[in-house]
Amino acid sequence: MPELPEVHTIAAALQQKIEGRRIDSVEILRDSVIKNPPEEFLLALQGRSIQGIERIAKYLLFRLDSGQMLAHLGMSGKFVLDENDHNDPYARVIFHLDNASRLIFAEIRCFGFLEYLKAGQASPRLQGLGPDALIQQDPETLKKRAQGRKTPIKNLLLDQHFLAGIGNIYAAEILFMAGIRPTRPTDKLGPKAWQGLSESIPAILNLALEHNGTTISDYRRVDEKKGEFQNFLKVYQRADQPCRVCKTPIKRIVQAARSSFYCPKCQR
DNA sequence: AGCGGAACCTGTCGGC
DNA sequence: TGCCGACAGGTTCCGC
Repeated sequence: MPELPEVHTIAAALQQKIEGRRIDSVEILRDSVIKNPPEEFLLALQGRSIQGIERIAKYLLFRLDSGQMLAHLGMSGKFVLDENDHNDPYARVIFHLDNASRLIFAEIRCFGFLEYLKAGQASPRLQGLGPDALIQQDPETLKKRAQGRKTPIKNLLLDQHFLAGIGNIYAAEILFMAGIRPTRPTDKLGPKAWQGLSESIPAILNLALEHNGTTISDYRRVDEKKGEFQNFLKVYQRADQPCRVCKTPIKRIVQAARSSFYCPKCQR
């Protein structure tokens, strides 16, 4: 579910709401979402105070007074701050905070996870990530980073080692904005295409961020509100519907086992 | 090395 | 109504 704009929206809300809070106790309702041995995780987290929260690619890093907690929301994960003590059937881990509120990590599909890292311990998951996709890169820089790659450009955009933060929704929207067909081999892109990508990547992500991300089905903000960028999607999940620019029906194809959507007329 | 596909897990929806 | 397959925002592993 959550790509860069969604994770960023969540990080901003968490910064505002729980920075400085102390974790009184932790309940693990599903062991498999914890990367550490459960007892070790409980022991490490209980009594810690949350000093800061940052987004790294699609990950959330909670800086604690001792060590840190890395979180990934997988496909359907969310963090909900619950002041009303309601029950989420997909709650997997519950953090009881010192102001009597509860931070709930809920994840339907359990692809997401939490991992405690000791001070100074680096997670291998964060190694080799490309530059954050929100930061604009020069066309030349992009081209250089893509050197030697022959994979379709859509697949390259999903490669977190190329740029970090783009997922399936925004890859489609970025390529529509840049007028590039998702099947174009990376090594066949010309200067105009790289220029287009240099602009459309941060443009789409920032636009989505302004609208608090995209809610297709599961994504929710910390206060459980939906994002709004789904109302502005041009191609994603719009197969057979008319292109908003030229009325040509949007096509759906499968690349690397994932859906791609594009306008066969606007994207070449 | 780079690439595509399967696997991980759970739910929903459409067709027969 | 019920079953089955396809599909869903991500990452990692495996084989070619």
